[in-house]
Amino acid sequence: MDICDEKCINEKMVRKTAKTIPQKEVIEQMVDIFKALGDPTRLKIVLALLNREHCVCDIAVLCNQTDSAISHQLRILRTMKILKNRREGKIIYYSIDDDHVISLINMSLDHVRH
Amino acid sequence: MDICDEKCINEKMVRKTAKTIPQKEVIEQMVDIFKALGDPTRLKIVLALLNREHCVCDIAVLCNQTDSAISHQLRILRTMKILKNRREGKIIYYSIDDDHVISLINMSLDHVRH
DNA sequence: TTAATATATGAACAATTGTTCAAATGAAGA
DNA sequence: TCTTCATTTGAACAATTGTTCATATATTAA
Repeated sequence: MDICDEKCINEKMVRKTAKTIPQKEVIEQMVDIFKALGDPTRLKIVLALLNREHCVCDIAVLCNQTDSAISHQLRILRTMKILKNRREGKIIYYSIDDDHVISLINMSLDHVRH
Repeated sequence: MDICDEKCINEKMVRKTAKTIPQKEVIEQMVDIFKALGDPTRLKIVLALLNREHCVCDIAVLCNQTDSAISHQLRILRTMKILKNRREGKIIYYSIDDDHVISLINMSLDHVRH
């Protein structure tokens, strides 16, 4: 870290705080989770699946979006291991695969509802 | 909601789940929080301020960014009432203004660290 | 095999977003 | 007052992102 003494920087405090900040990879993983839930379509998908598993085209109806748009978002959530899926013939059912995400959502619901 | 019977849609389940999904404004507010934390610079700012308050230019050093870039992000976090600030002469100190956000961050930390 | 249906994929487009740069505040000291 | 310094702001730019559309899989039934 490049600390220039001619500025207003409080070097001691910066060093102390710097030690408490998680490392890059950890921050990136946290960012990825928040990013995944930080889109109205994806959040709505996860909120819907809190109730029960659903097939792609039901999720599309619930989100007022095309099957294709939903499929793209489902892939993102699946890649992040937030959702899992199972096939039953032609139909693929998606459901939540991560309990931490449920806690995050409930906590943010609390926040919004004061 | 426009439900077409000629498709694979399971109308009953869709209706049931639809009732459990929070209303638009609530979803938007939840999205805003997740979006705010879903950026590496902003998350790092909040992580730094978990330790103690800091001035703008200390935060800039901690995040390896220009004062200007940090100031833009601080404004977003302040507008969202995630951060507050206080002035001491020329220097402005920022700190966390929302305990829910702390819980969200700790929960996502738990998640990343299994 | 062929047709029908559910889902997935790739490319293209529009919209949003984060950073940079230059310039503007606002406070303290000379 | 004028200067200095910490922070803020606005515009411009590049990068990222979500949706659309057309097409491709994959499964089932005929």
